[in-house]
Amino acid sequence: MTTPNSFAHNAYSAALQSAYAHLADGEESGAVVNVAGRVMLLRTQGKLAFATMRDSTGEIQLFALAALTGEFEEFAKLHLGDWVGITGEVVRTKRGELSVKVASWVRLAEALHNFGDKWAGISDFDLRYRHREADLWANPVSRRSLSRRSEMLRSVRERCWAANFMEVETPMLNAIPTGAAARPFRTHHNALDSELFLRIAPELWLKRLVVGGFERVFELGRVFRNEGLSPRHNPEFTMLELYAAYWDYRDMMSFVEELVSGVAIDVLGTTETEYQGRAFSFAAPWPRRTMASLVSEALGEDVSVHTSLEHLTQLLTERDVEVHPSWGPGRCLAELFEATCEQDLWDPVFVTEYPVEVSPLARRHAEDPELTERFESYAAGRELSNGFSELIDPVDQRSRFEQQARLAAAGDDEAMQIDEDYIKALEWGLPPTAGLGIGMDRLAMLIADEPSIREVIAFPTLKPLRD
RNA sequence: GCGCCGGUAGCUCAAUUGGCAGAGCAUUUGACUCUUAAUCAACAGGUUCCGGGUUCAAGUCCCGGCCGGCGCACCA
Repeated sequence: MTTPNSFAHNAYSAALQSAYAHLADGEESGAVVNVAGRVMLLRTQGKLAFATMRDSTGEIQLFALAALTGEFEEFAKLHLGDWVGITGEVVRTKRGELSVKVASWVRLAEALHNFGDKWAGISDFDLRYRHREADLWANPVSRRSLSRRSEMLRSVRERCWAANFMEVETPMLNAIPTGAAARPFRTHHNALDSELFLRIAPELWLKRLVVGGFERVFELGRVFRNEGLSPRHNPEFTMLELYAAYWDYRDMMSFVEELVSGVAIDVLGTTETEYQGRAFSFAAPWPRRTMASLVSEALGEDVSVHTSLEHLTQLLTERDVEVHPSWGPGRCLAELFEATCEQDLWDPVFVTEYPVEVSPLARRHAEDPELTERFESYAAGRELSNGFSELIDPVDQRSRFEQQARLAAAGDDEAMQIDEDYIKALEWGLPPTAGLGIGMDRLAMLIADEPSIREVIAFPTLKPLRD
């Protein structure tokens, strides 16, 4: 089958629907347009045929008549899913449907597979994820969710640019995977004959750019973590990381709540929405609660990073959390938080004052050296963002890395490695700086009201098919 | 990685206690000059995910494998 290499397209369905909304039933506009799209439905009726055609903006009816339409017999045999280019007059049928009355037409592509039941669509997860192209045609919710993700990314960029942040790119292939606690993917560079890792975070590179004098930078990009899959985890996911010189973590919290609530307004038009059937509000400001106060509230007794290790261990054991011998009070407090509080945080909230033990890159708190100026925001029971006043002291940074190295030696395969280049960068002087990471996929889940991360990733990671 | 659940026509789904594998849509053919998931008629469409086993008889029961969903673990 031969099809043309191009089509002189000049009109979109949504624009026609609004431009000719005034057209009365049975009225003809006199305007001839070239539209193109996919045949979604076809209703033939003897010497008439009606098709519903969809393009990227919406749908419009095609109205073909044996007396007018060229190659009418062939038009009436189009397959659902075929791409067509149409030339014809914009009219409204007697029954009130805005239509393009087909004078001439051409098939632009043939669909050799169908797009599922025309009423039920495609629901099989395997088929939807492995062939998203079919899912997108069959299921309007899939189109809406991925569109919202795109609008979210646009809004995030525009708001970062508006706040004078500069978009930068840093290496994805790293000799040392660092900037977060996670297992990496390994690869190998042939010419250099060296082992490389896909990045688990761009954090250290971005701070080196701040050392270099770029006072506000952000990177919106993919990171890779060799961890399990779940409705909330994909091995590759998109993160916004952002650094601002002269800010501390409080300034960054203000920025985060403004950014996220602003994105909700840009995409949804409101901060008041629903997530999975339950009311959810993006509205700023978000409450700021210290980790110790939340855990104390949940336990009904005052605990903190200064509570004895023995007592914290006992509290964890009572909750069936296995305590690793390398854990100190800080790690225990963080584990208690996860066990007792995390899943109950619904509307966005900042959890602050993380123990230094679980925050190897964060600056010590001005009032308590066992704590850091760090926050994480939680929404719908899961972590949404992570940020802190950055540790700028190269001596302290080295000792933190050494602590991580001890954890690694004790069997923690997600502990960070010592990055000498990064320490040297700090020795050139990092000004007081606050940093932020936000998981874009999880934000997209909230904005699109989707229960699974796979629904907001066009092509989620799946197990390859084998015999 | 572990547990629970699922996989039947291209798609969406039925199939009673283990007893002839079905429907709608799509496809094919025919009818129809204002349809809206058009309607009507007819034809065709199957390795019941794969491989073993039990049985007179397996979509159904048992064992192993593949893929998916959810939960746990890991993590964001």
